[in-house]
Amino acid sequence: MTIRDVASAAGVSPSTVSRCFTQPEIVEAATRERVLRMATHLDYRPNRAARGLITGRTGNIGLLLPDLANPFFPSIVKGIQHQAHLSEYQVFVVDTDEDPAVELGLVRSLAKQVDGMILCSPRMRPAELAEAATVSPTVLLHRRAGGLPSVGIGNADAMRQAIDHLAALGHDRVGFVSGPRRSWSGRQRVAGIRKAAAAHGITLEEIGHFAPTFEGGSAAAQGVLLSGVTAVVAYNDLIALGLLNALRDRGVDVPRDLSIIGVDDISVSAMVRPALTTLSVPKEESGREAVDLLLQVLAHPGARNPPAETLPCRLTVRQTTAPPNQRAATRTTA
Amino acid sequence: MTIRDVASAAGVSPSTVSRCFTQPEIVEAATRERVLRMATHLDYRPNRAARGLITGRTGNIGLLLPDLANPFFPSIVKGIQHQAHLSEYQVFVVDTDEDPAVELGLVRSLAKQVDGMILCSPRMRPAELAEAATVSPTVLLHRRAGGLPSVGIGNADAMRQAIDHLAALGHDRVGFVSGPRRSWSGRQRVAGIRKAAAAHGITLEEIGHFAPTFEGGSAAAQGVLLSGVTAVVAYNDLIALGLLNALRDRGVDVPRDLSIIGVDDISVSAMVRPALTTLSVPKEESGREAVDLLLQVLAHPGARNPPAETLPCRLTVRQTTAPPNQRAATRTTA
DNA sequence: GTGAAAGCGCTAACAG
DNA sequence: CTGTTAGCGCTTTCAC
Repeated sequence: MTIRDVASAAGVSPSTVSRCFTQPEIVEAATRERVLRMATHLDYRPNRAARGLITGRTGNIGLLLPDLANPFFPSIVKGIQHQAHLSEYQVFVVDTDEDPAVELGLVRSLAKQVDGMILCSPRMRPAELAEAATVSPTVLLHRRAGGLPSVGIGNADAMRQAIDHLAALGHDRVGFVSGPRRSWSGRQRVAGIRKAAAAHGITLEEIGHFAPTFEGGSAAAQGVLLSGVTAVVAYNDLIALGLLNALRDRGVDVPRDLSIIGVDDISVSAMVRPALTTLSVPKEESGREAVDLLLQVLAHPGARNPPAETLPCRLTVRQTTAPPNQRAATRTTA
Repeated sequence: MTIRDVASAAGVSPSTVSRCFTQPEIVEAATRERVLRMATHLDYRPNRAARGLITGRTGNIGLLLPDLANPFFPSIVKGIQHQAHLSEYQVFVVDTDEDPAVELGLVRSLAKQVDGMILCSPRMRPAELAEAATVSPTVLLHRRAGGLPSVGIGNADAMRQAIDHLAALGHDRVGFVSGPRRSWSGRQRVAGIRKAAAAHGITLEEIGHFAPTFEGGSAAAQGVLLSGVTAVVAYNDLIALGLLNALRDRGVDVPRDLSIIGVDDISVSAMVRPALTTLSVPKEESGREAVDLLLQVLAHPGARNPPAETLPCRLTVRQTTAPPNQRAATRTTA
């Protein structure tokens, strides 16, 4: 079923059929209607590859993300897909398995097949990011770098909210459990929490680097216990959850003996008991925004000052935060 | 950067360059090496759309699934992607949001852009499935229907394992909490558990139909309590988890007062306490198998007896199953 | 407002 | 083994 079949069936030239789909307004109403009716009747659908060959646009966008197994990312995928479909875009999803080394290669191999890419929490170095942007129009999601268009979240403000909450509860020794070294968000969060802690006169302990997974969180338990803090903020919910579990297995009561705050507000966080106090980051929304931004970039290539949006996070207080337990030390040794 | 650029740079014809990529063995070693070196040097990459226009193959496969927010599906996506990338295939992921009405439309709109599709847990009716298979080579994942190639899991056997386990523990009144009415797996599981229960002389209570989500599980709590069973098997882990939580909020102790078994073994199930006893279904593996099967179908179109694989499930006993509590009724009323 | 012709980048006969 | 030719399905000048 090609455009020529429709053309001859409708008694017009292929060009006219083409115009009916790409610039309907310039073709006479009667003709257009006849053609479109015929097209529907024959169940004709333009071949996007053929169209792309001449227009240079594929109608696809690429999405690179570190790990679909972290429930944070599927939410983003849903937002991105929803918004992309509204504009008739299809999305290629690529999971990099948290391996920075393969990111650029995947971008390159995808470049020809997409009109643009959304790089979600990329672990690449800035220079690689710049190169990626060279290969295909790029929007950064949850990262900012080198003037590339981006949509991010208010990491520093999120940390401030966390510290404000803990300070109000009376904590004065707080830990931060770091995620991957290469994570840009992680660096933002550390910087933000340092500043917020200082503002409150709170002592901040930075605890290791851990994989941004449940297992990573379990591995952090030891360090958290040794640090002597009464509360911790974790790089993300998965780490917070792993920590929560490992602590419980060692007989530590959360939140009585230790308060925990995560980041992301993945669905699991509300499913466990005690339910995790966390910083809710807009997931589907940031995905949608990223698509809008990308389409905008595609529509106005080479525009100056590509926008860098920042979406706010919001503290969701659940059950893992409480005032510090003054007698905790006594109890543990007793 | 087209094939002609490479051709003239290497002093050969475009066809030769083409052959170097598609059938390297038929071109003389020296020539081939020179061409490939030139191609690398110029960073030439074949345009897949152009190639597809003539070969009729896109190098893409489509993946339709009901809900990325259920952690079960991201695991499958990972398996599928991994395997697809090994054969240089890219994958379009489409989330249908558990809406059977849109499935066929999405298949149609994707058909032209892919070489084949994997329909994962589709909710369509058999006739629609048959139509989908008409539009594009199709492999069913976690469903079987009308002789289409498929990879599924041993649902009935899984239910048998669950019932064996509960029977061994001493339960004789067991509930099954159903998922979506349209779910084929759900029907398989009901049939399987009926048979298994009968074989053990166990009374089976079938409890409602619920959304295959955490909320769906919460909604099931009331019915489970009223049914008077001492153990339930849920359609999936998400329902089991929602149920677990809702019960705890009502003061029901799991597993003392009620045993719960889920299906899927999503990662969350091991993160909660009590950790969920569940039937582990091979997720990444079934994804990989589906890709293999699809590629096989693409390689031998029209082959007879398309294979219908069945992968086994395995009971993972964790903390939500225990012998029935004889004094439960007394306690509740006391 | 519509048609004819050219060509996007590539592969597949067919010669040589 | 390699080059020449034709054309995949579509959009887009350029005439009419």
